[in-house]
Amino acid sequence: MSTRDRVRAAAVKLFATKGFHGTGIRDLAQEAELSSASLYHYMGTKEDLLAEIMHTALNRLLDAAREATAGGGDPVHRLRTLVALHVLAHAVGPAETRVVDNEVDVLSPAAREPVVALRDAYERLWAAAIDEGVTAGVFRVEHPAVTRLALLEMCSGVARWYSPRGPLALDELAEHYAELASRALGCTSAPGVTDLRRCREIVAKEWGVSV
Amino acid sequence: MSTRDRVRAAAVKLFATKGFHGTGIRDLAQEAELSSASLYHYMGTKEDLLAEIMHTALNRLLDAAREATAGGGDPVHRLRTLVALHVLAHAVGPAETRVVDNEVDVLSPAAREPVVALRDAYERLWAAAIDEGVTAGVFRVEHPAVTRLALLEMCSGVARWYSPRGPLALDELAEHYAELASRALGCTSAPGVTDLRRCREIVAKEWGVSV
Amino acid sequence: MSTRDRVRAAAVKLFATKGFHGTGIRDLAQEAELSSASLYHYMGTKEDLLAEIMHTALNRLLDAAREATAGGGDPVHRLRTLVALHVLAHAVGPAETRVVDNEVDVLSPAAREPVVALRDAYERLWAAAIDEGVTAGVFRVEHPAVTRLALLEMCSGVARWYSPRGPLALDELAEHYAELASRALGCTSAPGVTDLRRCREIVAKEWGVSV
Amino acid sequence: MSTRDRVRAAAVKLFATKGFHGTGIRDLAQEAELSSASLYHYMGTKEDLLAEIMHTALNRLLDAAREATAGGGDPVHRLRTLVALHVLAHAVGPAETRVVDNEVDVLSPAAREPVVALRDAYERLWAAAIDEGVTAGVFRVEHPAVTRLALLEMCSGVARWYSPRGPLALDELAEHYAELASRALGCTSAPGVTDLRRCREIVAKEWGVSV
DNA sequence: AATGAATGAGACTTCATTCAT
DNA sequence: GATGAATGAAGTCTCATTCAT
Repeated sequence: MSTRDRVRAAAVKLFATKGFHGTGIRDLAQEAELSSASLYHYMGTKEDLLAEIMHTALNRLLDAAREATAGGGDPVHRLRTLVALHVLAHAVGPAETRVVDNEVDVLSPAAREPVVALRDAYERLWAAAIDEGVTAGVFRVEHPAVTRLALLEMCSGVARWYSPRGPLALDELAEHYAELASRALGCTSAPGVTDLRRCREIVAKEWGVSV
Repeated sequence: MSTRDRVRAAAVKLFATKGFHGTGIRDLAQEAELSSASLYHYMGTKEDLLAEIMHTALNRLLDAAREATAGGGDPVHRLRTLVALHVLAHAVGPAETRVVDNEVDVLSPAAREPVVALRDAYERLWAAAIDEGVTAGVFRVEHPAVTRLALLEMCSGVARWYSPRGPLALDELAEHYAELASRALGCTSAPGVTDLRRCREIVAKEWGVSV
Repeated sequence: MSTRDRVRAAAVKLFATKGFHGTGIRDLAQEAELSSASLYHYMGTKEDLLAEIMHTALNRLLDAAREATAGGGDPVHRLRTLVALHVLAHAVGPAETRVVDNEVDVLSPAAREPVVALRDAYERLWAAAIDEGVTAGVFRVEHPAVTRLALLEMCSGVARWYSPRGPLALDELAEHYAELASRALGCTSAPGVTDLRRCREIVAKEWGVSV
Repeated sequence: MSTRDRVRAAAVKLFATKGFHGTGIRDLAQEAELSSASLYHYMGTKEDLLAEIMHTALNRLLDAAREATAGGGDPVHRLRTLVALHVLAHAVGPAETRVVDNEVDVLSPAAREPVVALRDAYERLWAAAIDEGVTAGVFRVEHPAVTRLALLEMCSGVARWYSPRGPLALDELAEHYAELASRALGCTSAPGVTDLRRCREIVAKEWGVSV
C-alpha cells in the first residue's frame, strides 16, 4: 500500500467518522503515520483530498453501475441489479460512501459541481430503469421520481448500520434489498432473481475486495 | 419569538446546513443577530446547545409517535401511521431532523447516551409494529429488523430533498411513503388507508405548524 | 453584616485563595450571593476593591502596632510585642494578610504607592525597635536590616499554614515566635516575657474577634 | 540557549513577576520572542508549563539538599547546610523559587499532587535534621515542627527581597541565615561553621551559575 | 437596591498551511 | 522524501464592565 493510499485511507476513515470539519490535519497525519508537513507531499489542500475521494468513489460506483446494466434489457432486472450493487458498495465501503453522501456540501461550488454531475449521472441510471419499468407496466407506482429518491436513501442507509460481523451475509443483504425495492415499485412480474454473481464480480473488480 | 428561541433556530439552521463542526460561534451569533459574547447568555457550550436541540426534537417525535399509536390496534395501521408521522416530521422540520440524524456522533459519550436512548425508544415503536404484523401474518418479510432500518432510512431521507414548493403536497408525500412501506413489508391486507387527519393534528400540535 | 461587608469578605477570601487575577467578577458575585451587576453597587472596579482591602488591613495592623508600642520603652519588649501582634494578626486573618503580602504588585503604580507607604511605615516600627536594641546592646546581631526582613517573612509565613484547629493555641504560637525572634536577635537580656494580654486586647479591638 | 529554554525562562520571569493568572499567553510569546502560536511547539498548556517549571526547580533543590546532607552526620551542621543551600537557591533563582512558593495552588489537583510530594520530601530533610538535633540535645526548642515552618518561611523570603547588587554578598547572606536559624533553634554547641564552599559547589553544579 | 441583557476585548488554544533544512 | 519550526487566522469561551429597567 503506497503512502499516498495510506493518506487517502486515513482521510476516508476519519472524514466518515468525524466529518470533514471535525477532522484536523493532525488527525490525518497521525492516522496516516506521517508528520503533518509530510502529508502535503501526497495531497493538495484538505478540500482537494475530499474532492478526490469523492471523484474516485463516485466514478467507481458509476462505472460499476454502467457495466452492470450495460446492454439494457429487462427494467426489473436492471433495477434489482442497481439496488444490489448500491447496497454491496455501501456495505463494502461504508466509510467512503458516507463521505460521499454527507460531505458534498462542504465543497466550494467549483469543486462541488463535477461531483454533483457524477451523482446525477448515476441517479439517471436508476431513473431510466424505473421509468422504463413504469412505461412497460412492470412497475406500478404513483410517483416514480419520489420513489427513486426513497429507494436510494433506503439503500444508502446501509452504510450507516451494516456490519459484516452481523447475522446477514452480503448476498442476503443485497438480495433482500432488491426484493424490498421490487415490492415498493409494485413489481408485477414473477418474483425476481438478481444476478448476484455478476454484481459480486463487478464489486470485486472495482473495489478490489473479495465479496 | 424569544431571543433564546432565535438562538436555537439559528443553531438548527446552521447545524443542518454546515454541520456542527462547520458552524462557528460567530456564524451562530450573526444568524441570531447577537454578539458572540451575548450568545452565552442563552446557551451553555456549543455542544450543550446541540444536545438540547436533539433532546427537544427527539422528545417531540417520540411523544407524537406514542400519541399516534396509543391504544395499539392493527399493526398495519400503526406502521402506516408511524411512517406518515415520520415523513411529515422530516418534511416539516428538515433542518431539525437532519441535525438529529447526522450529528449524534459529535456528542461526547456522556451527552450522547441519553440521546441514543431516546432514539432507541422511538425505534422500538417501529419494531413492535413490524414484529406484531409479522406474527399476525399481515406482514410477510424476510428480515424484519433489517427492514425496519431500511424503512427508517428511507423515510428519514425525506429531510434531505423534500421541498414544500415541489409538486408533492405533504399529504400525498406521507400517503405515498406509507404505501411504499406497506408494500415493502409484503402487506397482505387490503390496500391500507392512513389516518392522515390524525397525523396532521398531532404534527400541528407538537410542531406548532399548520400542516 | 452589611452587603458591603459581604462583598469585601468574599473578595478577601477569594483573592487569598485564588489570587486577584484568578478571581473573576462572577466568582465574587457568587461568593457574595449577589448578581455580578449588583456587585458594582458596592465597589468600584475590581482593582479598587483590592486596594481598599489592602488599606484597611494595613491601617489596622499599623494602628495596632502603634498602640501596642506607644510610649517606647524597652526595645526587647517592644520587639516581642510587634512579633506577637504580627503573628496574631496573621493567624487570625490569614486571608487578609495573604492578600496584602501577595497581591501588592498587581496594583497600578498610582494605587500601589500609598499601600507601600503604609507597609513602610509599619516596618519602620520594627526597624526602630531592632536598631534601638542593637544600640542599647540588648540585641547582638550582624545585619540588623536583613534580620528584620528575615523575621518579618518568618512571622508573615504564619498566614500560610497556621490552623486554629491544630495543636497550638494562639497564645502559644505568639509566644513561641516572640521567643524565636528574640533568640535570632541574640537577645542578651533575661528570657523575655511578652505582654500577651495587651496584644490580645488590641487584636480583639481592631479585628473584632475574641482571641 | 534553545528556544525551549527561552520559553521556560520567559515563563519563570513572568510567572514570578505577574503571577500565573496575570501572565497571558501573549506576554509569554512576546518575552520569548515568538508568536503565540509558535509557543505551542515548545510547551503543552500553560498549566503544563507551570508544572514543569515546578518539577524542575523542586527536583533541583531536593537533589542539592540530598547531596549536601548525604552521609548524615552532625545535625547542627546539616541544618546549617540546609539553610545555607536554601538561601543560596532563593537568592540565585528568586524568580523560580517564587513561582514554586506562590503558584502551587493554581495547579489542578492531579498536577499539584506530585509537586506537593516533592516539596514534602524536601521538608522532611529539614524535619529530620531538626528532630535529630532536638533528640541529641544540641537544639533546645519548644515546638520543632512549627519552628521548621518558621525557618523555612524565613529563608524562602529571601527570594522576595535579596538583590545581588545590595551590600550583602551571597556568602555573608547564607552564613547569616545559618546563624539566625541556629540561634532560633537554641543551638547549644559552639558557634557553628557552615561549609559554604561545599554549598557553593553544589549550587554551581545544580543551578549552572558561578556563585 | 437589584439584575438580566449586552458587549468589546481578550483569554487560551488549535487551525491549515508553508518553508527551510 | 521527510519534518521541525513557524505563523496568521480562527476556534470556543470568559473577561470586567455598563445600562436600561
